[in-house]
Amino acid sequence: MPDNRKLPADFYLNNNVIKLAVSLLGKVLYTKINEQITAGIIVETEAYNGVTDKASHAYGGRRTNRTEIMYGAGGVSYVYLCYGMHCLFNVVTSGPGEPHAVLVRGIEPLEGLELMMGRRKALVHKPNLTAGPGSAAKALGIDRLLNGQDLTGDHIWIEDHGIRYAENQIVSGPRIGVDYAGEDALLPWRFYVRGNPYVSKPNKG
DNA sequence: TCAGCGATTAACT
DNA sequence: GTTAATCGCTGAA
Repeated sequence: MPDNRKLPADFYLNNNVIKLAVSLLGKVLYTKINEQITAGIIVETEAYNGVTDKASHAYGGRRTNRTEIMYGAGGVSYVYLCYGMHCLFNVVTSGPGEPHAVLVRGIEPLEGLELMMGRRKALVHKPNLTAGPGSAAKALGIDRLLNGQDLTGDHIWIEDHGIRYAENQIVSGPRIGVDYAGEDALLPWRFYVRGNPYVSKPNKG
């Protein structure tokens, strides 16, 4: 893998987290854990739009030890434990001060399939190996130790392999599992590749 | 200090 | 369709 496919730091500085969530579709997410590489094509994302988004951990400008990482410059990872058992991986975006983030909800395995199956304790390869945010993160070996990692570094990074989806292949819809966010839960800030089997839950179209 | 809960998943009925 | 698993974070006391 030539290093020049790795997305540069300024890719992540875009302040429009909605557009960035769309542009991450088709990009390839890599992890290198204990010298072992796994990678997958990002096929499902959700945008979390900073302080005005009731579904975001940073809503209302909330600044805690956990959310602090989102207030820095984009281009780092935000990993946190959800429901006491699942690590969810986000890409922090935008310039400093704007706590935007994109949740990666589904990947299509590209490298290290055996390794991913081992991490997921899967005997056969089924799409649910990497469909859904908890599953995708676990398959890639992402845990809270990767929180705050520089995405232009050597442990976790994203590459552009030239994969492009036609506009009509990209579907937007309401985000999953954010009912507590009131009307913000209805915003169409979930994006996924139409018909891709590694997309979680509702995949109509 | 501590009760309540969550950007979920898998295994049930 | 329903629910157990499971624990760090948050906000109130």
